[in-house]
Amino acid sequence: MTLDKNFDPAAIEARWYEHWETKGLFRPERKDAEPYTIVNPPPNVTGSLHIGHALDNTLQDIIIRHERLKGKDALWVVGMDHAGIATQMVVERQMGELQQKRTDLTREEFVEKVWKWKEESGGTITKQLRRLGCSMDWANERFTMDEGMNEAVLKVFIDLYNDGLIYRDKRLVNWDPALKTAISDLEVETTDVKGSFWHFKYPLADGAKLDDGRDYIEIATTRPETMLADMAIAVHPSDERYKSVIGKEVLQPITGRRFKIVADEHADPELGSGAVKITPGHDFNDFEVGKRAGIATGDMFNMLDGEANVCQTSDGLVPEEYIGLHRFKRGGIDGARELVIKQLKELGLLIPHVSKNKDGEEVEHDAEPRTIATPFGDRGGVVIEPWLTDQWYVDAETLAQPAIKAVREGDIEIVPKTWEKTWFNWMENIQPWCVSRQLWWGHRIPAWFDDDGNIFVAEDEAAAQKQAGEGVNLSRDEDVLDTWFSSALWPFGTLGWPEETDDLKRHYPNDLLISGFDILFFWDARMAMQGIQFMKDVPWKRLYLHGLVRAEDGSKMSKSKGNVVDPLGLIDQYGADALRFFMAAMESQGRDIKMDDKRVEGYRNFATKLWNASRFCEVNGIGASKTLAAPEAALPVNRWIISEVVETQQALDKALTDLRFDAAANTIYHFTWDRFCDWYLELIKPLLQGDDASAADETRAVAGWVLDQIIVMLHPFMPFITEELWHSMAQEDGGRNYDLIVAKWPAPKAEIDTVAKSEIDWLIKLVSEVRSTKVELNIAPGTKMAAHIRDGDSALMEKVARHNPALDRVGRLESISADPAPEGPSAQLVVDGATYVLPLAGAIDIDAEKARLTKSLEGVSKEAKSLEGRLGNANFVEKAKPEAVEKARADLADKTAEAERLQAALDRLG
RNA sequence: GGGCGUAUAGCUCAGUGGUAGAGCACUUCGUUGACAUCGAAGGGGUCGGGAGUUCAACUCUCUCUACGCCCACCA
Repeated sequence: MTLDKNFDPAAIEARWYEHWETKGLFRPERKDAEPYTIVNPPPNVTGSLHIGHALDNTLQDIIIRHERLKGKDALWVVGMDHAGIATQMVVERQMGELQQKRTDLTREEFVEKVWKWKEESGGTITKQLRRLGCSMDWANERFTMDEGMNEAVLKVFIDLYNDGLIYRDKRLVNWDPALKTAISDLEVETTDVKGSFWHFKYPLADGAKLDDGRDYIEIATTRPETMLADMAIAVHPSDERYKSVIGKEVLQPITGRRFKIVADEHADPELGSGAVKITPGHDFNDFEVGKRAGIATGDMFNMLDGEANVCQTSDGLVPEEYIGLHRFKRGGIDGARELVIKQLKELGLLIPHVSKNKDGEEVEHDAEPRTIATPFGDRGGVVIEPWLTDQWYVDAETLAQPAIKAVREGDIEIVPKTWEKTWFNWMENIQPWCVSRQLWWGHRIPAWFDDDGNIFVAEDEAAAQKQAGEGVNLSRDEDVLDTWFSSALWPFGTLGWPEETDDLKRHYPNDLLISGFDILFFWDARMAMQGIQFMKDVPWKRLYLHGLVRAEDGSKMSKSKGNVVDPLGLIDQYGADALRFFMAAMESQGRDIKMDDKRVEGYRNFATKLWNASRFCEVNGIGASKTLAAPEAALPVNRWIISEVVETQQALDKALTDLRFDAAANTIYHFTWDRFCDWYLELIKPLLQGDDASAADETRAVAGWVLDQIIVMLHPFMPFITEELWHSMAQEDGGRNYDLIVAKWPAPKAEIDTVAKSEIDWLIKLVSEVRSTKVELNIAPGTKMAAHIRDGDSALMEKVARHNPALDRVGRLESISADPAPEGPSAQLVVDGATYVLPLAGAIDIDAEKARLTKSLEGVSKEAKSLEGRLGNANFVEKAKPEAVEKARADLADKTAEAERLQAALDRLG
């Protein structure tokens, strides 16, 4: 015996992973095989494995191992993302600890430092993915900033620019004042925050008055500080209160700037006073209103610098005391907001908010409390400032059209289908994508400017110079591209594009993309847009979106809440196979997964169960299968289990094709435990130890074959234990000549044997019935009994004879005969149209037996009655499907007969 | 404001137009050499409320309620 009593995952996992990787088995040479391709969402180089990665990568590994076992040329592309902002932040933080800052270095020095960090500390996650058992093509590991990807990014940028799909534009962007870079709409997270709504008076200029006689106009704002850059007041064109002052001017109380009251639909008469201050340089709506009011973008005032400190506007009207103040209170120091409020209050221009306190007294406050949806940067964590700058934009609207069409026409199948609407909804309302970032780590934008601001986009400086002409002074754009710009090229950039490589031809489009729905817009949508634009074909034929792994209580895992579950801890505790199986079993389409350690433990137990079943086989001379096809078998129990394998394999293949990971996992789980371990291995025990050598030989051959099929079918889910068993089960035969990871998926070449199936079903039913009877009559389970059959035909008696040893050993029925039972107490079982009378040696608890039979009878009668009722309904017989009527009739006949037998048994008890 | 999802056994979740399943938890019994990380036998659900379609609804339609998510917006 070579297998230990208990399965210890830690003892084998690292060994097998290294074996697979060093032998190159993650991507065996299969030039003539049909390709199958998926690309891994490149994890951040700064990242470490979290539970979401564990889910995402387990699902991908299941698919790729399944396809590899089916003989495909299965390629799972892997690599890392340079993660511009995240990585730069990590390195800057490290420098900060040494009292250094990025700007102490030149750009080149800093970038070099980041590369050095990457070499030394980056890529933790690649080792962790190995612990999970992921069979990626590490031999060709990529990086979004490696040479090939750089080339792809360069070409994409230049081509899009030349096609007018990338352009430079001055407009408001989401500016992160902490990181001092622009970010895209997707990187902004809007959160409700408790804030204030201030009401102020803006005096009307030139002695103008409202119809009601007031010489000021009331405005309300949540951002008082931006009034230093106000350029208009907007009122609704149909608002009677203000019609007479449209076109008149107001005097901004702090800057003294004069500007007009304009009519614009944006102003909501219901909100505040109905008049709104317009600050085109610091608010997205105001920007649009300003443009409509005829203010040129270049003339819009900008009163904040890159860190959101107040700076002078181009008209020089911001008072000196404001310059350098932060936009709002920070670190206990008042900002521009607080100063504005203070000054206006002193000027008597603040309109207090009046509310009643709990005693019903009126109380004045500076402002009205209000919940404000506030934009935050997803990395920097500070409030985003809309800021007027020059940035590079991708014309996403144009690129989105073919991506919409691809899904609409089925070139891309989204699974689950409900996500299609989200895809369309986003794509159809897509905004220009801001792709420039004011960082140093990333793909530097290949654009050069001359002294007049003319732009030259080219592959290098020499080419740009050529465009600009000899002697023209050029300077390169300082900005880098959004990280997602490069990862959008992953499905073809990693395959050699822009070169026309064999890999590219063979593996594009990819067959499937698996990703969390949280990166649907960030990554998936952009891959679709870029893929179709540059490859003239979709990046993948199917897109599978899975949910989030949540904490046990259903909340989102987050470091701040401290409820993060570490997948590596679970691997240490239960083994990678158990964690993987958990992920698969819990992954039903369209639902998040709640973490449940008990369930992971359950799958560890499943692994142990399989391990022990293999030990049983080993000690009984059952070894590796000699054939791929099912062995020839004459015994019903063997023919039955072969049929069960065929059905299991069909169900498993279907589930995997349908991307129903839960169904796939459950299929193999229940076959292994319920069918193979609980019944088959029990039923064959007497055969293995019996006198009939040929029966024993046949059974050993079949059992070995079935165990092999289980090991192969389970391998995508539990790669480590199965590889271990694959080899250890063959030791007696001198070992396997190939590894399980590249073995062949089951091909039983066997029909489903309905005769054997019904025979074993009967056997299982009879044994189960005997067992439950004993429990209910308080008979010790081990007690051997004799059975006398009533109403049994010769076919039944032959069946009984065939299964005598199993009935004896598993059912504890030492004899079964057609002879009438002797007088005296007995238990009676009704199974499949025959009654089995079991004489009892001692006194029988007649009442218990009556109760048992009565309960059975009631159940059967109830079903029969319901069927009768249905069949008695003329509408049912006429309108229902004939099969349904037929089935109801057959069921009724069965139930009626069973009820009669049970009644007869009861009658015999007196 | 728009969109999506979820409500089934104590818990976490599958599921099908024809009288409901799994894992865990629970109860009782059990060490006959694969396995106590186990085996056997059980208990437990009017499938969120209401209406409709149908011979038949947990399953389809509508509606209500509760919870969750996404997008947009609220000066």
